[in-house]
Amino acid sequence: MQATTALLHWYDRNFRTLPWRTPPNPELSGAKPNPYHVWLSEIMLQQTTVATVKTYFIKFTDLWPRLENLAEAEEEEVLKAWAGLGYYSRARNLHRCAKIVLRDYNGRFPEEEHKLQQLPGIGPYTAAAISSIAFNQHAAVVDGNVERVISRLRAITDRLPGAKPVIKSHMAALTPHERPGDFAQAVMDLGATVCTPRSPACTICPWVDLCEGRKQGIHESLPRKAPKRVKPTRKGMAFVIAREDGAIALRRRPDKGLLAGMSEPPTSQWSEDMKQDDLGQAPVKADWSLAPSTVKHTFTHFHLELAVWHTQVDAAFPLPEGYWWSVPETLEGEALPTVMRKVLKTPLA
DNA sequence: AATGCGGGGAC
DNA sequence: GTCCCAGCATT
Repeated sequence: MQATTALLHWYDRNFRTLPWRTPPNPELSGAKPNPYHVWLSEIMLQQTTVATVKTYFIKFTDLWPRLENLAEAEEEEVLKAWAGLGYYSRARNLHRCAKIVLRDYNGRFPEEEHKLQQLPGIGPYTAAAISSIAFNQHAAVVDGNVERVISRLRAITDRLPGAKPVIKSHMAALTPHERPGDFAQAVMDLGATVCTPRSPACTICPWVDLCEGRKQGIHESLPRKAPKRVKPTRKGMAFVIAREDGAIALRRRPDKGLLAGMSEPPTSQWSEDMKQDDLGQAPVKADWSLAPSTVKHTFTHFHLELAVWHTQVDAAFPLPEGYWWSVPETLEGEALPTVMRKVLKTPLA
């Protein structure tokens, strides 16, 4: 197929080296992909940019060089290493998945898409990605890049996510039996570097002459998506309890919902009509002072503003059940999400 | 089919 | 500020 061959040639000429990647065309180079690396990178790359993932991927493979090492780690240690990367259910599913592959598959990932998709944290995209990239199986990979590239190439004007099956069938028709993994990565690379959401570089695109969307002059408006809804702003209070030696009182968040299983300094409820000076919301009685600045943070579906209250207590101060002291030397390594690190960095006066 | 779920970079 | 990113799980 003309389009397929042209893109594989483009991929070979423009190959980007990444920590989890093997050189293109494995049959020629002889380099075999590492399924553990492919899986780990694909989980990290879900809704997360390549630049952000790089350092975390290196940290994880340094801490746990093989799937077996990760499977035998404590979940708490995995959450600590994942802290800051976001979408924390990924970290817990990653750990669960490693345990299942070790126990049920003798530490080796299955090669078939449908078996991969049974594993926690692996959905349609990731199953196809692992199957094609790690095992050279003919699987059609559809991520955000593929949706954009293919909807433009074929001038698909139906709205996402409804148009996804059509996009997948076009992608399947284009995917070769020879180098399916390289082709999948080629389309994604094209979307990341040439066929970008805004101002695509059509003049250097290997598919410019085939692009139906460009012929119709509608390529920059594709893919079409449902309109976003506005994010409300919730408010709350964060409570920093500091001991004389600099230790901070932390607790673990619930196992479900936002920032599940992660650590935090105690906070009040977060709501749109929350008063930020109601010290009845504090977890302990103490002499509270208000920090001069507010922490602002945006989650997927709402903005958050936290007033930061702080207090200094002596070494004998009793903490509520489930809380612990984290001294300055251990604080950095705690499973603290970014919003909570902002709270702890807030100047107190 | 909708919704909940982080964080950062580009514009 | 908005948009998007190598999406998944749940309802």
